[in-house]
Amino acid sequence: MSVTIKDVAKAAGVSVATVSRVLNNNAAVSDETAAVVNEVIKELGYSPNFLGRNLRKCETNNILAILPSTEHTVYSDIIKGMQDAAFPNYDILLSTSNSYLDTEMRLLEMLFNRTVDAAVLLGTQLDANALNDLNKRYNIALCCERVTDAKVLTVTINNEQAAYDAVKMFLDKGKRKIGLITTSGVTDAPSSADRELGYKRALADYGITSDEKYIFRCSYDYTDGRNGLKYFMSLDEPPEAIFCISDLLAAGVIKEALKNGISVGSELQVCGFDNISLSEMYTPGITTVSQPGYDMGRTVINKLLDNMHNSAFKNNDTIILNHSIIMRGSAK
Amino acid sequence: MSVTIKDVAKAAGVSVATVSRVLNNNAAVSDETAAVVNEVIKELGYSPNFLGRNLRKCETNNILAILPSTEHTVYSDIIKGMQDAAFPNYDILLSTSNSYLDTEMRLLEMLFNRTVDAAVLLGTQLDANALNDLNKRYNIALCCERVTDAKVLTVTINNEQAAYDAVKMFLDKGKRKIGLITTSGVTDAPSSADRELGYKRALADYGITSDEKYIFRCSYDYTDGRNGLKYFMSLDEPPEAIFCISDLLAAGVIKEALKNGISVGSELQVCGFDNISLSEMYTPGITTVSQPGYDMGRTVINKLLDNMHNSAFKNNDTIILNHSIIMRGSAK
DNA sequence: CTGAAAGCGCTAACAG
DNA sequence: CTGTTAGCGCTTTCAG
Repeated sequence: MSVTIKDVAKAAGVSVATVSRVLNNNAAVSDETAAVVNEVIKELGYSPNFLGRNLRKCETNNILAILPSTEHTVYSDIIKGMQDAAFPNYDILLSTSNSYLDTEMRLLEMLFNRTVDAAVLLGTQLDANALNDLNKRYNIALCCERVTDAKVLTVTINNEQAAYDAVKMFLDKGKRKIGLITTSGVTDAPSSADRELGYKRALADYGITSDEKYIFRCSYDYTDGRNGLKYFMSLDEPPEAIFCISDLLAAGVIKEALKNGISVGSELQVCGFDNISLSEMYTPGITTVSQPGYDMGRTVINKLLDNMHNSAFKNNDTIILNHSIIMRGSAK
Repeated sequence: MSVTIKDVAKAAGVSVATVSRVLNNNAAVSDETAAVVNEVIKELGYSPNFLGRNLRKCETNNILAILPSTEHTVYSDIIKGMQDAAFPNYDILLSTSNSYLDTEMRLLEMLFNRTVDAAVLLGTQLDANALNDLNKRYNIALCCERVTDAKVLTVTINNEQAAYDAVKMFLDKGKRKIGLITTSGVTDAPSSADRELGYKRALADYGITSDEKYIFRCSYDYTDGRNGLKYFMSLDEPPEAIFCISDLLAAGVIKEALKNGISVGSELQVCGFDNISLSEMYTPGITTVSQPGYDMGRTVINKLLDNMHNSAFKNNDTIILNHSIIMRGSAK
C-alpha cells in the first residue's frame, strides 16, 4: 500500500494534524516543523490521497464537461477557455456522449456520485424538465446549445441573428435565390432551428418569402452537403448562394460544386457556420460565422464557479456572446 | 446535505451493511428486504457517494487519457475504442495537456492523488526515465506515440514501415524526386523520426541517396505545409511528389499548389498521414496513411486493465497494429 | 440472511 | 504553535 499522512507524521515526529496543516498551508505552523515535514514528504515520495480529502471536504475540485463528440474541432477553443478559467483551483474533465442519451446519463452519474462538483453540457439530449430537475440539486451549465424553457445557466451566441447576418450578406450583394442546408426540422437542436429562423427573417426583410424548395434538410455532415448541392442543381433555378448551418456541410457543397465545374465564390457563393480550422484550409476558404469559443468557455466556467460558491442566488441566465462573420473565398 | 446510506438504512429499517449489500448485490440478501431497500432508495432519490466507496475500496474505476490537444481529429476513433473497451466497469476521462510538460504533470497528479486508477498518454512530454519511474508505481500506457527506451505498455503502428510504404508507392509510379515535409529533427517525437527513417529507407531501396534539400523541416500545421511547398517550388528541380508526416501539412501543400496553378495528383503528387476527416473532404482528396484508431484504443485499454488486475506480471510490451494506405486524388 | 463495528485517508474543531 | 479526536460515506469482516 502507498504512503499515507500517518506515515509522514510518524517519520516527522509530529501529529497528522500538523502534516495536514503544512499540506494545506492554511494554518500557522512553525517554519522549523514545516521544513521537517516537507523534508519527510519529499523523502517518502508522499502525495495526499484525494479520496480521503474529497470525502472529508465533500468536494473534488473537478468539473465535468460532456461533449457530444470529439470529432468536431468546434469545441477545442471552448475547452481551452474552460481550462484557463478553472485553473488552478479546478480541473476540467472531458467526456463524450456521442449524442446518446443513455451515455450522457451515465456520465451525469458522476455528478450524483460526487465524483465531480459540477457539469457543463456542450449539447445535451436531455429536455428542459430533466435539466431543470438536475439544476435543482446540482451545479450544471449549458454551453453552445441552449435548451428551450430550461432555466439553467447557459452561454451561447444569438444563432438567429448570426444566420440573419450571414444571409443578409448574400442579400446585400444582390443575391436573391438563396438556399439553406439545415437539419431535419422540429425535433432538432434549437441552434439549428434558430438559424433557420434567422435565414427566413433576412429573406422577409428583403421582401422574399422563403420557399421550401430552397431548403435542404439533412444531417450535419460533409456528405449531406454534397447531397444538398446535388439536390439544388436539380432545380430549374438553382440558388446563387447557399447558407449552411455547419462548415462541414459547406465543405461538402463546395467539393461537389467543384466536381461539377461550378466556380465557387462567383457563380455560387457559400457560407458555413462555426469557423472550424477546416474553413481556413479549404480551397476556396470558407466564409463562415465564428463563435467566440474561448470566451464562451471562460464565461461558462466563471459563472458556474460563482454559482457553486454563492449558493444563495443561483444564476440561471442565458448569456449571449457576440458572433462575427469571417469572409473568405467562398463568398467574397 | 444529501441523502446517505444511513438515511436509507434508517428509512428501510435495516442496517447500513444490508443497504450496501443490495447496492452491490454481491452478497445474499432476502428478496423481501432487497425490495424494501430498493423502494426506499428510489423514494429518497439516493445515489451512493463514490467518494466514500472509492476511499474504502481504494479505487475509482476511472482511467485518465491525456491528449496533447483536442484540435486534431486523429484521436476521436482512439477515444471511442478506449471507451468501448472500458465500458461498463470503467470511465475514460479525457484531458488535454496542450503539449506542455507542466500541464501534463499537473494532470498526472490525478494518478498520484488516486483520483484515477490509471492513465493513458496519447503523446507525452516526459522522457523514458520519468515514464519508467512512473510505471513502477502506477498503471500507465502509451498510445500512438512510443518513447524510446521507455519500458512501458505501448500501442502504436510501425511508423517507419508506414512511411516506407507511402514513399514506395511514389517510387513504384516512377517518381524519383520525392520531397519530405517533417518536423525539425532530433528533439522530435519518435513517430516523426521513424517516418523520416522510412522515407530514407525507401529511397535507398531504389538506389537514391536522400538529399537534405528535398527535406523541409517545420512544425505539424497547415501553414507549415504551405511554406513547405513555397520552398520546394524555389528549387531548380522541384519534387514531383511530396510525403508529409501529417494530413494538415498535406492540406497546406495542396492549397498552396492550387493557388499557384499546379495540378495536384498529376503534376505534383502528395501523401499525408493520419487519415483525419479533412483528408476525405479536401479537393482533391488526400492520399494518406491510416492508423487503426479504434483498435488501438480498445487494445491499449484491454492490456492496461490486464495489468491493473493481474499485478503479478506487468506487460510492458510495445504492441504494433497494422496501418494501411488510403488512395485518393492527391496521388492516384 | 442480517447487524455491529472497524477503518479507508484526510480535515477541522477543540483544547492546550 | 501543536496534538487529540471525531467523523466524512462507504464496504467488509466477524458474529450471530
